[in-house]
Amino acid sequence: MWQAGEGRSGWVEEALKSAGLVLARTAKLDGASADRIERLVGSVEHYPAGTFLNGFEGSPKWLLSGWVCEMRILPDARRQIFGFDLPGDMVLPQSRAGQRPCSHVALTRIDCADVERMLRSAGAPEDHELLNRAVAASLAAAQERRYDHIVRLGQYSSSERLVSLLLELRDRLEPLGMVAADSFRLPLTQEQLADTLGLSLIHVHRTLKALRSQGLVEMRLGRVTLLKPAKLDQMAQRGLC
Amino acid sequence: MWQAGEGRSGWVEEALKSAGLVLARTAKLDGASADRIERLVGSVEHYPAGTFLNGFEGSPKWLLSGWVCEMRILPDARRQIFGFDLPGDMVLPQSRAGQRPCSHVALTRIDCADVERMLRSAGAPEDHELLNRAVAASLAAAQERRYDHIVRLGQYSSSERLVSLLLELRDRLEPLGMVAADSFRLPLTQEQLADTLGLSLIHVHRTLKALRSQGLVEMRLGRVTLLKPAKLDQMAQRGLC
DNA sequence: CGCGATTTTGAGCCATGTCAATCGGAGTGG
DNA sequence: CCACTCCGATTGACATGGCTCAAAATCGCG
Repeated sequence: MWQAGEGRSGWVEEALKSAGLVLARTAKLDGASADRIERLVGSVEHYPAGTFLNGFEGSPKWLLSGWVCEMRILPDARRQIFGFDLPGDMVLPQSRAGQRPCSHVALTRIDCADVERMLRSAGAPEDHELLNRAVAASLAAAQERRYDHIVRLGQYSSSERLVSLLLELRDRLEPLGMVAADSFRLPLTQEQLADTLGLSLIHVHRTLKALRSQGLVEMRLGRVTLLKPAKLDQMAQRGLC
Repeated sequence: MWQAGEGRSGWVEEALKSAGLVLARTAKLDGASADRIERLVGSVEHYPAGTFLNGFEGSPKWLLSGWVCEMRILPDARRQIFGFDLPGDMVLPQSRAGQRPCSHVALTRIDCADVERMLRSAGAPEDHELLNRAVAASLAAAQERRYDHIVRLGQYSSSERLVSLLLELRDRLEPLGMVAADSFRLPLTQEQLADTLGLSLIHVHRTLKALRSQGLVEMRLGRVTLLKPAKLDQMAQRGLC
């Protein structure tokens, strides 16, 4: 089901670095602390796109590269995506006993580190505390985003929904160095966007087309470019309280 | 701004008892543990309907009676209600520094106990642990409900939204002894329901009217009665994952 | 080159939103 | 006790955003 890689090739270093950057930002760690956490990563686990990350019960994974989504499938096959985990985020497959929580699914090939293993290999108690703080901060940030998502679904029009999601993703990918000139890879199909935004596939497409024809965004080959970020910002009603 | 009552009149005992019941259920405490927490309640704070509960920063309140909602107001006056806190729930006014979180507002007159004060007056370390566990469990349950709410807003039709909300509230009020024969007080205006469900006031009214005309619910004078709970259950797609 | 997945288009319908007005009850002041 | 006001519930007419169905075009890949 998965393989653990031992050596650290170039891309692992790369992934670690970007993951450390997010950690530094969300958990408000200084660079040295983030470095210390990076060093705790022992072996890296790899999973193919489509992997269900449940059943891990308990131990969070530190996502080093790739995208994961949280979603729920309804009995009648409707599907709701709650949000996305990006490199540097902690993924907590919280399948709480018998409840109806959400599944975590890898949207791309992913690389991650098991936090429990990192805790075990951590020597100094500061490392433990640092890691725990990082996990807590990452989950708190995800929680915060869930409020935004509720507002998106409850109050925003289709274009506001789409634009605000794109802006959220840009803002999260930026510190990872994965955004160049408001352009970034977006490994999501229009159907997945629809399931995220509570719209039909077809309407997502139409909305996208409208944005494109207004010269606001460009979107092709799994890559988006925000052409008029200021205008988009304003469209998305990014209201502080 | 608020008054602290000292003596425990009958209704305080009443409120304590129902709050203890919720605690026992959500935090999975046995009766004795819930009793111990009840005894920690020192003075009870009272706030009128409409009070904004922010600015309490940090210390949760244990809600003993009344309803509180979490909401966000957008710059253009749109409003989204994230959920409700009922007696027995912990209210955490998490106004995290400058972010755009949510405000907690009392929908009715409320009575609550300050958890920090309870911690201070707690003698035994078990009491501390018990209280912390209760707070964590209550917040976890609220979090769980937020997932449900995202599905409601993203996937459900207007009648599914309305019905699933009513069922959620019934299920939460039931252990408090506040539901008799699927009938309970609902201190919400149609406008507040609309802001919760991401619908317009008028459409909430229409949907309600339809449910009424089908003999599924009755709703007047701030009181709802679910006439055909089984049918409603089925309507609400209460799908386990 | 052919196949499945994804994107794109068009036509038509329905759910939901907007606007405008009325109605009823609760409180308030005279 | 009445007139007034405010708030919430109610109703109707109408507009439209977003959905469904159906089909074609395109892309990615073996």
